[in-house]
Amino acid sequence: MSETNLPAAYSPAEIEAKWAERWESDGLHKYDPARPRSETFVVDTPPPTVSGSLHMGHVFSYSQTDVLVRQQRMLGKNIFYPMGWDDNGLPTERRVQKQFAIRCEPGLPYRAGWTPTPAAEGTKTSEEVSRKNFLEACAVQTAEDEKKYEALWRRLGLSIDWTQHYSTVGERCRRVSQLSFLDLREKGLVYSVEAPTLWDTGFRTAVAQAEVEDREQNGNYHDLRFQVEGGGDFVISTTRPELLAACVAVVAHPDDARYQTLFGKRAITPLFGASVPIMPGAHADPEKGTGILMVCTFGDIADVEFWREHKLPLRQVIGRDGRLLPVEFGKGAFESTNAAAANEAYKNLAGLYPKQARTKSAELLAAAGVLTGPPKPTVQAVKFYEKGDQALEFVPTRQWFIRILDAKADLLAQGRKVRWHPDYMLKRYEQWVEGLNQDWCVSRQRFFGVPFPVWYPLDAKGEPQYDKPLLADRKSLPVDPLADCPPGYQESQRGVPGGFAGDPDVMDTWATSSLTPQISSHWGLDPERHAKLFPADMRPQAHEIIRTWAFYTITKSWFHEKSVPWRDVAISGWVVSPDRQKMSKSKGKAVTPEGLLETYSADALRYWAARAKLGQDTMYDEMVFKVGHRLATKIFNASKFTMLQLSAVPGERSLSDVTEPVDRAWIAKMRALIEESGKDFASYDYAAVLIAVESAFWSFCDDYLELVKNRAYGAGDEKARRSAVASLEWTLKAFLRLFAPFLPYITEEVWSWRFAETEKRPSVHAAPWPAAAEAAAVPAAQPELLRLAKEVLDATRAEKAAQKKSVKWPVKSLEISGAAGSLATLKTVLADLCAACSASPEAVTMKEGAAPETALLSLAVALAEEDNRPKAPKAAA
RNA sequence: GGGCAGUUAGCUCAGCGGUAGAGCAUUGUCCUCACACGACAAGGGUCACAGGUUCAAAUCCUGUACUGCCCACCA
Repeated sequence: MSETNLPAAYSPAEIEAKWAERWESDGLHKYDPARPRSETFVVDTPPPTVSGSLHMGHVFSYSQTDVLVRQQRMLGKNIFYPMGWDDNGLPTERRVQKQFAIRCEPGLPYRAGWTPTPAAEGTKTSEEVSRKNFLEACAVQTAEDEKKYEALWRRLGLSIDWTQHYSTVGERCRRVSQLSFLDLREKGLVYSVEAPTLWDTGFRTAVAQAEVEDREQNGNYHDLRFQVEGGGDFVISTTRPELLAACVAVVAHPDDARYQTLFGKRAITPLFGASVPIMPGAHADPEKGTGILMVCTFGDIADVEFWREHKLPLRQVIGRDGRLLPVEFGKGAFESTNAAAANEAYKNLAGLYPKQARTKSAELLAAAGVLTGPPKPTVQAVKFYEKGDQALEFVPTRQWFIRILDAKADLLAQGRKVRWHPDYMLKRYEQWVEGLNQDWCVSRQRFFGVPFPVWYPLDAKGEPQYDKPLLADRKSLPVDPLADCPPGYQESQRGVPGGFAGDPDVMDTWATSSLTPQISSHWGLDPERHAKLFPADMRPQAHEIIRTWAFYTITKSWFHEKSVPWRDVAISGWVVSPDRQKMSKSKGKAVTPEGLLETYSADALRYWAARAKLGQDTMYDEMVFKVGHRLATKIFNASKFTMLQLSAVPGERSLSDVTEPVDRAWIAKMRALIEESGKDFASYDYAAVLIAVESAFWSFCDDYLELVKNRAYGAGDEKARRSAVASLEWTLKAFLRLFAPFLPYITEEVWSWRFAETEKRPSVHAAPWPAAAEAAAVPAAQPELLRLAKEVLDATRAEKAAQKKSVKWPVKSLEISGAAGSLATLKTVLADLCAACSASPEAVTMKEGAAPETALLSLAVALAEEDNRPKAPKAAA
């Protein structure tokens, strides 16, 4: 495009559509596997959860990552920037259930030819389908969502290499996940055990410590009187009377004077008449309740630990569905001094959910006269699965665990080898690792996920022999143990005594997403590629998943490769709505990224995201989009103007043409800006770069352009004009490149007008990041020059504003006093200055004198009485 | 309860040892041959509070108070 034929107005929608397509067809974002590791920058991109739609929180953090990536690309790096979709988790499963009104029933046979159809609005019932059919429905739904996600990312201008994309439920991810499992198994780092586990009764699955959160709940203390065998009694204060039937001991602090005489004796539980030992236990807090408490199987983690340590009997009353199990006193572990009465009492509770059982128990206890007073309300913290709405219970089940507790010290050391941005985020990691109290439970009793590559031989009675698991061959991965046969068996032996059974569980989604660096690198498939891409350079992620994603990724890399997974981790903040709620969690999600892109442009949204530093939560504020849009418009207009000046002066120009002191001073300012920007980017502080570049750009438009305009028009001699034009050209090139990572569309558009050709770089994004050395040849100017000029400009502008005159109103006289040095410097720019403030050189008088404290000059401005300029011909509208 | 951040103009934030800053909002102007999707100007702050270090503190140290987040807290 020639400069005489530039677009009249800035039209972001057109520009963005045009360049998004061009970048794709030119392969601008493609990773080049031929280039060496040292020239490569590898991003371990977060795979967004596929559960419907992306929100402004995603736009925010992914834009920040893209800014860093684009700057690396301009530094000449071979960028590896893949995108993945996390589509194997519970959120996806739930979305599919709702979307098609189906439910997975693993017992059902596969129905060939069945296709999922979207459920009608308000459908209440759900159709039961086989596991395989359910997985097919998941595939259909995720494919559709992922198409939408990709379109949004392209529109936003994320410079992703789409040929590198993956999906966590895809074959390669299943393969890597299973390979990881087998590798850990070989290293002795994974085990299965039947033990009390954090269990979500709503989803009916085990969950890991990392997915648990505390929620405040209202409860009541119930004071129950226990009898002591051989006489005496004491009172226990409990919020969970429904667990009385599961009581296996009572415990007080070893130093608690009140209970010294009871230790070693036995108590009789009310209602159920179980004889339980009274034991000392350090976890009992004398200050809480009555200082003595029940150990139940299981009320909390302390119960589990005490029960395990003292090998107490198991009286499990909570079932996998959360209801109280039908147990019989007088049998097995449920001993009772009065089984008949116990069973009579318990039959009121069997089948109830904990909350109902709590109320019922309180009634029974009151009726039995065991309560010593009315219930006392309290607020307690209760553990919930973060995605669940039922309180977690401890239920003994068989689960797979990864041995992380033994590795705490190593994992702390690994975390410290990574550079965290901002650095204080390391603390969160450390605090999490230090507080770990359970191995990582990786099995989930769900359907849509990566299965374990494991089968169990069945003994003569058809019982699985869990201690002799049959593992898949590494070469056969991925396998589905419910569909595939273990090595050496026939399908006909499935489920029959002497045959085998597949492990029915699937892995925690983090077991897969903790391997994203290995997934991208094709670990186990392509060793050469893996060596080039692992470990990665940068991991961008949000802070609330430090304990999950960052932690598990560091863990897996340590276990598999004794390496950190990446060198830097960039932690983004959240987007908060004006009521200070996290946007992605708030109900009012009416603002969709698509709509905002339509209204404001991708560059405007990216501007908003890039104004926020890493780790810092940011207000959702449409005013900032407007500011971003305004900046892009200004770049469009100032560039158009500048290029018109360039085309008016024929021939090539270089910085050696920059001879005027004011131009040299400007170049020096740009040089400092470039230097600072490089440093800030190196420390991941892109926001500081944007702020500095933006501020310099406005001063370029408002002051420097005004100063050199006349000279660029040809008001002075040819050498002076060349100096102005050469400076403008170089400055514009520098600005476009400095802005390019932030505002990829407008900068690319403007670049294409001229510099794509003159610089032999078809894309600004493939142009080199500005180097301060470029300007090294330009001799240093008087450092105060620009400031002095601005003081004069501002004084005349202020006077004109005060007198309500136009900016071009002529100045009658301009008296300047200041230090001799300042005046000498000012003289070198006087011609430009006079032109910029409409004063004739004769109107200026200078004399040495004192300047005010806050300025370099003292100025007196008088305006002409009349504007006697010739009227400029009005351009047709 | 432990940890980490933050508290600067009406709002959103930058500055992090040397004369209080920006954008938005408010007010008043100006069609100026790139841009009215623009430009100029004005008003607006004892930089949460209290001590300390220093010639000098919004900036460093200590403490306090709020706010937010992360973690812990189930008798």
